[in-house]
Amino acid sequence: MDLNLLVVFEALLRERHVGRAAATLSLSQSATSHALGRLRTMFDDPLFVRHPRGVEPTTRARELAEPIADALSRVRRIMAPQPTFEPATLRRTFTVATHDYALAVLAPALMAELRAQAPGVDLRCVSADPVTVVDGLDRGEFDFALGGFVDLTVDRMARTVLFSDRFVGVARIGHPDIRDGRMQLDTFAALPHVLMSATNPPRGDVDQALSALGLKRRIAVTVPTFHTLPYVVEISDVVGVLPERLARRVARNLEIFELPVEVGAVTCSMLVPAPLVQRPEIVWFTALLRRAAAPGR
DNA sequence: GCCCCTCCACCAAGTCTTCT
DNA sequence: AGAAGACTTGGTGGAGGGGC
Repeated sequence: MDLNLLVVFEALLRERHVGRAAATLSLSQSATSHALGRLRTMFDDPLFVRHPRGVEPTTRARELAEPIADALSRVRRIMAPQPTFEPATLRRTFTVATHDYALAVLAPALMAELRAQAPGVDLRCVSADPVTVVDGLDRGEFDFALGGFVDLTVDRMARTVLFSDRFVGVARIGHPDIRDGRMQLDTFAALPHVLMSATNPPRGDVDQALSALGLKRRIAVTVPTFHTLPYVVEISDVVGVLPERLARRVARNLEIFELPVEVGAVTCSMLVPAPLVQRPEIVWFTALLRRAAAPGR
């Protein structure tokens, strides 16, 4: 099938005159007449019959008019150059599956960048359940997800590591067991702890590190988010463990101390469905998040 | 006389086939 | 595999014929 013939059909239908249709197509009258002949063969119908002032479409041509116009419109949309991406004029809402830690670290710098670069962009943050986050991304419920996703290896998702953070201990100001920003290992293990764990049963990297040293701590309180942890710590002698960037942001009424055990770093990644990763708005937002995640922001 | 169709000869570009 | 020639397709302008 020669799609150019549909363009000839469209011109003939519009002009009702082979010569004028030829002129609008920058073809000769002869070439347009040949094209009409091929159209007649293709559709097995005269399509346009002679008339004192040109040609008139047949019933079949009238029936074909709308579907052909629709087909050409679709092709033209496909071939049209993509509009350039302009954050300043972009008006849309990004839905982000995330948790309070990533937001606490990224939100201040991110919001400042958004207000400056893209005032028409809104953020809708929803809770990131590690179990269902990939399904949500697949279904288009979220534009992307922010979080650790340590155990997640899904080929159809593109992962960008935004930042990593070490863990520090937090305790109430004036806690008797902190000296020069440090705490003895046996004291740390003996004190009651508050643990942030979104999983059930709760688990923490600190427990694994203590276990490797033959020690065990008592979890006195478990909280579901990092942000609730300081409220428990500041009114008692229990101690807690937080990522350092979060601790310095939210634990203003707390004392921060070096952990007496080696605990691995926590990383925050951005998860996007792989087919969407080259989209201009995703490329732009990824760069925005990387700047927001830069140390010192 | 105007308009369209058909035929002719020719050209350019792309495709297919054959040969080395 | 690549070169070369044959073939196909779709374009051109010009001429001639038929319908209105």
